[in-house]
Amino acid sequence: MGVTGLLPNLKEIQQAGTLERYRGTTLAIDTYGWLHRSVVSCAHELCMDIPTKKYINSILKKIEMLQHFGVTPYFVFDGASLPTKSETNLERKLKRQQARQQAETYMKQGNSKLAFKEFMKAASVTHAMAKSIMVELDNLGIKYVVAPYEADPQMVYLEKLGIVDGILSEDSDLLVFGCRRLITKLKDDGTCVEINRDDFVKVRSIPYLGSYTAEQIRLVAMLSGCDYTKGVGGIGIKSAFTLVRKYNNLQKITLALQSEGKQIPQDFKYQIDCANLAFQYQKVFHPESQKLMTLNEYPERHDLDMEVVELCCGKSLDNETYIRLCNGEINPNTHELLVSREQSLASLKSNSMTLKPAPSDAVATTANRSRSDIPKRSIIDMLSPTTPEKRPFKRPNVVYKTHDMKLSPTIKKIHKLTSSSPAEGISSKFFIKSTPEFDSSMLSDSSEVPDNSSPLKVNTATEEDVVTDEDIKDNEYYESSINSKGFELSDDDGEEIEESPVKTTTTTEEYVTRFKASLRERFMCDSTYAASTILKPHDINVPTKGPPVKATTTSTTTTIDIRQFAFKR
DNA sequence: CGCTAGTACTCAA
DNA sequence: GTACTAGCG
Repeated sequence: MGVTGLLPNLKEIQQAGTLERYRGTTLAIDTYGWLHRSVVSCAHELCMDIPTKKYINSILKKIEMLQHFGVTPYFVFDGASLPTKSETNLERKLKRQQARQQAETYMKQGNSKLAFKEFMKAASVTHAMAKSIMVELDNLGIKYVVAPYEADPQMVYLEKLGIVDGILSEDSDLLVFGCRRLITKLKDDGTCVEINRDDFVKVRSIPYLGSYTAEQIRLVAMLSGCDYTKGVGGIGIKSAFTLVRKYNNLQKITLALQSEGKQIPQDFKYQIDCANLAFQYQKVFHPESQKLMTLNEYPERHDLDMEVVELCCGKSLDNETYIRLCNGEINPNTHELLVSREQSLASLKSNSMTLKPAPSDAVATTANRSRSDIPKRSIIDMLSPTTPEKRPFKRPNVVYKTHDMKLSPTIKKIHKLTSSSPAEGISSKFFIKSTPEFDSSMLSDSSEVPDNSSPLKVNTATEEDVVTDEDIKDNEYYESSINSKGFELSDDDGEEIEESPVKTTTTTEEYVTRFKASLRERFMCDSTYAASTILKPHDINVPTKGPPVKATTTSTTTTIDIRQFAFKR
């Protein structure tokens, strides 16, 4: 999605060119972006679990192009979905399911044209597909990393470390994350467009763009709508920039908007706080030291509530898990062994034959299966959509409570809880004036390491309307607490959730409590969804005992998940 | 003038 | 998921 309207407004500084310009350099590849586009060519196959190599070939083609220009690609894959984004994911999944049903309806009616259109909407990029690409990358000796969570901060982190010299992606959010050199609109002929952060000063269509701090740009993105916030209705990128320049702090902006009669979402302040955390401190992986890190370091003296941070920026599981995850060995969400889609389907095919009288070619697969720790189940059992899986792997460091599948009444309760204070909204409780020990880095740019080192800051005082020190002093602050325990974390894939009462403490941490309640509400939405359906093909891979897939996609000696049949129905 | 929302397209034998 | 554009305030 990205920040809508940002790229068109940066037209003046978009440098058209070709990949030739990047000869000898290494570029981070937003792999899911490429995959998403290639999905179109095989949407039907993907939806119907039919083997295909079209999406793999389109990636290989792009790799050839990069290598033709002497560019070294560094592929970055998306990892686990952030808990706070489960709401969006839920909506998308529902829409895909609907499209898929619609597609099959059209198929039955013989309307293949409309059916394919729906298949296009229904197809999604799965981790198993990503694994297919990783297998190819292994063969080609091309480096890649699976982000612990989102690819965007991971790519910016690689750029920050100097591991890559730029980022190839269509996502304008990268600029909000702090990307310095964004290469977009790559065509098959190698032409592309570069957006350089250092050129922000030259943008005239957005006055004084160069003098906005990273924090202010985040606020602009959050006001106009980005991946983490829906934004305020009627406020696009232009108005957002103007508002931030004029008022600088959210409280004033909110008041101004409200006086104009603009409707501001009830939980907007939570969205903003969460987005602010996710933009700055999302979990990333250091590929050289093989360690889990954060995009930017936490401020030296901070009182961030780490529970909240874990929800917004991703969890800190044990490093071993992340080593496996970020090297593509396990499914980022379920942590089950990751098998490439095509290998899964090849095995699935031979497995299905075991149901028939003459399973001559299924011996290897059966043998393989017998020494795996997959529970023996009949295919009928596996088709049953109502049995939630018990996953055997352990997840240290996080305490899980038993889950309750019937959550809808509770959701309503939480809904009431979070919307019970309409009047105070954003204006009162959102930002609390800085307490003596509060580290203002949450919302001031003091934590913006990349920006402080930026030459942009030097020559910003030439214009009349720049943000003055006074404005910054007048900035808002976000208060957080370390000790308030409102709830506990649910597990990774959001398929389980615990019940725990939201404690409305009478302490000064009321804000945090509400914040958590809000997050929890979103979390629960997703869990309810997950509990009521198992149509998540990419999340239900059963671990195999076989070695990690290093061969080409043609090798067929691994067990697979027969439950994918369930998805077909 | 800017914003929104609807539509079209993403690949490729 | 993005690009483009007609039509709205």
